[in-house]
Amino acid sequence: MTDDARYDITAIQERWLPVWDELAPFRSGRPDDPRPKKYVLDMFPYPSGDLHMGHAEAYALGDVIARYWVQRGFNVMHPIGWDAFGLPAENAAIKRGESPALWTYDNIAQQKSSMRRYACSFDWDRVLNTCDPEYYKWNQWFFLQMYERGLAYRKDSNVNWCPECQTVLANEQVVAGLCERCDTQVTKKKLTQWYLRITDYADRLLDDMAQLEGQWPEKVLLMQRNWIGRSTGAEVEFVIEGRDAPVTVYTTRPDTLYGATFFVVAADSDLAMELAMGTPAEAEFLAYLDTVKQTSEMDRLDNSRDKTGVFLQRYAINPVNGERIPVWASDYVLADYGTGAIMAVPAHDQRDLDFARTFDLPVRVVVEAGEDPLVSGIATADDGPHVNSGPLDGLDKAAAIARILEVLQERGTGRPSVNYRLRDWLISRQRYWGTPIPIIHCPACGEVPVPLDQLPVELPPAEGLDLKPKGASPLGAAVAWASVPCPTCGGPATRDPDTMDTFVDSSWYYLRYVDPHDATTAFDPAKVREWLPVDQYVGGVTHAILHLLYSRFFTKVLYDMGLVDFTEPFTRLLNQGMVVMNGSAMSKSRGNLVRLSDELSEHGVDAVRLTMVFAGPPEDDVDWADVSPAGSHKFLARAWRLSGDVTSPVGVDPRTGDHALRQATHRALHDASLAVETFRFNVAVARIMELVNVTRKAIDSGCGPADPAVREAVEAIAIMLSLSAPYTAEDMWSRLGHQPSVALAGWPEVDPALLVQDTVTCVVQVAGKVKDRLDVSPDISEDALRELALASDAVVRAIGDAGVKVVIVRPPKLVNIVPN
RNA sequence: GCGGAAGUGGCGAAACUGGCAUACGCGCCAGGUUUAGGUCCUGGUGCCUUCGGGCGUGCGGGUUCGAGUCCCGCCUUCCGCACCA
Repeated sequence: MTDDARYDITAIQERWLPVWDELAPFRSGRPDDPRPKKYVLDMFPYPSGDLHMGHAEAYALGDVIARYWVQRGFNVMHPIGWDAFGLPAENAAIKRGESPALWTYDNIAQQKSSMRRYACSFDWDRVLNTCDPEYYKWNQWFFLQMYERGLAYRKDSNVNWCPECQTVLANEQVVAGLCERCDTQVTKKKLTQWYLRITDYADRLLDDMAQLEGQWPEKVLLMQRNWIGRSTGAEVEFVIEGRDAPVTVYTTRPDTLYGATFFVVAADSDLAMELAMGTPAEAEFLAYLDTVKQTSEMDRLDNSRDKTGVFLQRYAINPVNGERIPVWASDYVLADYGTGAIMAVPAHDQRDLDFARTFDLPVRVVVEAGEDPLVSGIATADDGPHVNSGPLDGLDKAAAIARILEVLQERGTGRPSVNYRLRDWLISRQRYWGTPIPIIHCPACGEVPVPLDQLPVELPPAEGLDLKPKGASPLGAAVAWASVPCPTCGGPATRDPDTMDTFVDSSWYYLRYVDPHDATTAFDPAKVREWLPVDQYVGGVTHAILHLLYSRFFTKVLYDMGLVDFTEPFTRLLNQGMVVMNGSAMSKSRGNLVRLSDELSEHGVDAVRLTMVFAGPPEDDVDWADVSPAGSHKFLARAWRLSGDVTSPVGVDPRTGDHALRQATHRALHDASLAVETFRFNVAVARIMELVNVTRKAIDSGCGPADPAVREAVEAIAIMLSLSAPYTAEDMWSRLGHQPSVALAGWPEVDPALLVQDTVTCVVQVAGKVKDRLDVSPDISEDALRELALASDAVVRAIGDAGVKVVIVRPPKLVNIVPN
């Protein structure tokens, strides 16, 4: 073998990288670019070290999409940046004693150079880092805009606290009672914290999902719907004996009001404390509250554990029948859902029934639906005629709900109501490496926003600060930084010491890419109109709720501010799976870590990329143990070798070439286009492989290497391969006599005439079993096909002397003969 | 417990509106060319078979001329939520 005929991927990589740097084929900022625009976005990475296998998969997939649309003639904006604030930087910094900034920027530099080598089609003129003051200045600006609109506020509440990270967490960041980041058991802490009023947008976050239907994975929409958790019901007011104001409860079953036999308030609520104080139950309650507070989130979430509670020695009055029912405090009622108090209807709510059985409280059936709950121990939630319910007797659920709401509203003791599971977004964090909250606390004036012309409030240098987590933000200890005159009265005041949740940074970064270095504004609305919303977003399903919900919320706020003219930021979403090894997530401790850099040097960039793309559907996990980068390399070498066999000149007219090969080429182009557009990238690769096989045969034992159809086929292969194997494709393109870059060659136009098959294989079945195959013209008539099929020897033999009952004819592909 | 998705060769996986099940690849087997080779090329590869054929898409039913695909009931796996009144 001559040197020229050897596929040396390392040399090929060396050859083309500098050429691409020079050419910058994916620059999207030219103002006079006439191509239609498209915005393809990959979720930006957290710079925790070098790129890993997961990045390699995600960016390989995103790149196929971005490069495809470039080939189809679009001006594609495909930017990248870094989600650069966050705890790992800080923890690493504490461990090594260097500054979080240094650690972060080092990692960014490393990832950036890896991405260049990995041949990601990013527009390198648009890079942003969220930890740059020129970026986080606008986090602060947005925060103040929201503050002005009442969407950012501070409140005292029982919040999620991660003892390991030593900071509070948003609800979304607690997974099954554990910290999303470090898997530590989360505890509760009473703290004053900053919130964004995402609950104001709950309905729009739900309703606008109609725009995303069919464009986003159904799974993500479902998860968001469940997370928001809208429920409709009623508020009902109960008078409490010895208390002036009535207490409101929320219920989804106001029709069961006559079945309320007791009343429960959340043990950790202010109301419980108030109701217990001064009663004979006070001591017992305080002791109970103590044990409740010590129960971890984990144990609390175990709903099989026994119900606990304390009778507060007080009574509530049922507003519809005047009945006196006992008031209990328990931890099975949540303080921060609804009103923190419920009417208990044990016959028709399992939790209430469990409680009633534990404490021997009465159970009254008010809906006839199967067995008596008191006997069976199973509450009946089904529909049925109401009983023991005064005016509701005989009505079904829907009618009873309507009727009782009328009654309650007439008396002014109740009304329809909607509740959400979604809570406001807690955004303050007691850590250093984040965006400082731009508020100044003044003993005289209270909360004072930092004046806009003083933004950004920059982080003080980490040097000299003790970053070790100790429950309060390290920024508070930066006295020189924190002590400022009050912007309003000039008196001594202090900066808010907390920093923002990093999900604030990622809630709007996709807007910043239109001009990441704009010093005058977060983003230019005119440029945003040109590029946004994002046409195609690509990222992991881990962000199904967190990042995607927050971004949707931000977009709606910006819409209300008149800064954007769309209400959903991401038109289409693709969730890629994970890369695992032998069935489980890769990790050093499991000993199944595969290093991306090892794979790249062993198999080459293209083989790794192709393996990711070919492994299966993009949303499925790739098990590295099941796939074959060596096989991909072998295939690429086969494809590459074709480019050395072509002997016809550049620009030769393919129309005089071999017809069958041309048909194969155009069929492959057609199928691959369709597959890419529907995210079936693995199928697209399979079609290219088929064409490579067919072309090989044509050269060796068919029309021969000089046939113009061979050049057409190999050029098509190079262009199709450029989506997932850019180095190999570029080298093929060059060997075919073209100038770089193949990335801009343009997707060959498919000739529909070449998609029409000359003959079709018609399957002839007898009683549904295939007995014969006929080569027929694709436009054969039904009658002719029937005759042909019935004349078939195999068919005659199969039917024997049974005789024919029915003949189903579906020209041109199928005949089914049903014998008697 | 509630909600959702998925079960196809030894393996990763294909199959548009119901119409040739297993494309493409990995692995394996055989042969060939080189031979230092893990290179390259060709062919084979669902199961059973008395070589006629029979059986095959988790299991059991159903609809249909025809079901991987549609309907009903199970089983298994994965994911999400988890005392949300």
